[in-house]
Amino acid sequence: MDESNELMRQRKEKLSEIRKAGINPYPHKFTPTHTTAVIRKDFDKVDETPDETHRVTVAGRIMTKRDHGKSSFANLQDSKGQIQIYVRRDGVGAEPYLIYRRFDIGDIIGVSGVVFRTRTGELTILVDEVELLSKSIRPLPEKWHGLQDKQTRYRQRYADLIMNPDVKEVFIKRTQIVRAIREMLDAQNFIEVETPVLQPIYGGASARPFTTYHNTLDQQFYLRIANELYLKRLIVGGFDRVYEFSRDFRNEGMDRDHNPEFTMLELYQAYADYLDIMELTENLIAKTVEKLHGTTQINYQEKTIDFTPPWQRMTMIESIQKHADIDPESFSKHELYTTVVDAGIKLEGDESRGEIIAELFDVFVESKLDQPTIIYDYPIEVSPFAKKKPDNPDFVERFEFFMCGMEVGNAFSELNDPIDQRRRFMEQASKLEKGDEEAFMVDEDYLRALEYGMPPTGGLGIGIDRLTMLLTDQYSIRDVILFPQMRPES
RNA sequence: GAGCCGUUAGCUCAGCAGGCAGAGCAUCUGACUUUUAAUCAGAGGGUCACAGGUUCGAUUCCUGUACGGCUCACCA
Repeated sequence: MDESNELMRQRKEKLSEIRKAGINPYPHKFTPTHTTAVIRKDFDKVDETPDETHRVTVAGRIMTKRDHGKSSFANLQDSKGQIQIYVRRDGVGAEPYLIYRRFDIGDIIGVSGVVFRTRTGELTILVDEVELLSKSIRPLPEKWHGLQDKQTRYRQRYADLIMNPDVKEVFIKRTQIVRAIREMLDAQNFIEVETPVLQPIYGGASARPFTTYHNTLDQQFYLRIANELYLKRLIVGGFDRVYEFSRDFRNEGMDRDHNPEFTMLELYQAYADYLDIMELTENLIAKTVEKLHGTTQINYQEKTIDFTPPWQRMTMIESIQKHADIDPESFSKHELYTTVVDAGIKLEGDESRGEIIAELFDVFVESKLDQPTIIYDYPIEVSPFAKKKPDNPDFVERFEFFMCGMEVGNAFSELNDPIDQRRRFMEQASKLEKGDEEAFMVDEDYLRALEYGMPPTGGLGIGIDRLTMLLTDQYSIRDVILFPQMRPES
């Protein structure tokens, strides 16, 4: 970390020269009057004649420097973009000019001057005052190729953000997506809440948890894999519409669409069922896309995706019939099993019929769902918190939606029958005992809440990272998470 | 967890059928008051990821390790 090379030695020398000249290289405060973006907007019409009424003060990082004897051009980058500055010895004075010439690419400076246009038409600040705001002692990547190395980009996201404006844009869009969803939910009288990250019993999803330990309580805790059960406790408590952007943690592999910590929006709406939630989902996402892009059709990795509601809807069985060209309903359990195994998937052998059907879906269908598609009616065995279909107890009122081959969300008519829920918990508990690391424990307190009575409720979870990938055309989840999980540097 | 690929200057990358380590940008010195990948003249900068092995000699070949990328498996 403390590697020293010639470039850094030179910069540290300049730093002490600057100090010796009586200049504080790290002053406390500076007050810009403009950002580069505002300058571009407000001074769009200026010509080549400097005019005192076009005076601005801006702060930013020196990104390029073109010194020419007694004058110098540089590009200053602030949070909104870049602007060229033109510093002349005659403009700032001989002493300050000499100091300015010692500044490096990467230094953060503040300048005052008037906006004009050079004879090549470039909007430029003719500077008469320069102040060093922060001396940079580590060289930035070069200007032309920038920072490419993915490892460095993810580990040193700060350098990535300095060098690659597109990256910053992605994260601004991520914020806009979250804000758009929040505004829409708020407008529909949903209440945003916060629930525990540290949970004594994990649940609400099938995943291996991270464990941690509370010293004072002398007890093991889990980082939440979902916040589902807490939000439904709040529905019991009389909040009819709640949501939370929940950072969840799952102790599993990492790849293009999995990071150990990720963000999920979960929402619950009392007196709604999964059909209502389907409609809510389509609208929520279509409107978010429209707010971000001005249209509901966007490109993702060369494919055009149309979010305009209503989306295609298929039951899980129908989707398998269509994409796998087999009819699970007419297959015996053994035939289903053989089909999956023949596709090269390892099974334990003790899977239930429903689990095998879900496996068929994963293997044959999921990757083919490019356009937004709602797959509904899931086998009960893979859906321990969803309500059974009134006419078929083997299936539940659950849907997931997919786009570009990725699962983006999951929803159901919430199971509110405490007796049935206890039975489902017991099944999970026995799986856990048999060594299924993704099964979970009985949550007695959650059952107690259901016993008080939970209204019929529809619930929804949306993977915010994946949604952001789609809406910002990013191939990897690492490109929509500022600090993706990495192994420690040696 | 498995397979394939990668790791060379601050950055982006060449190179090496095994024989003194290369370029561009960046940096330093000098010239230059409208340049914008500024230009011109000169200079410095390397544990070739790490550890072993083969060899007279390894950055290059072999083995292992670390980290990363892609694909697959698991998962959302």
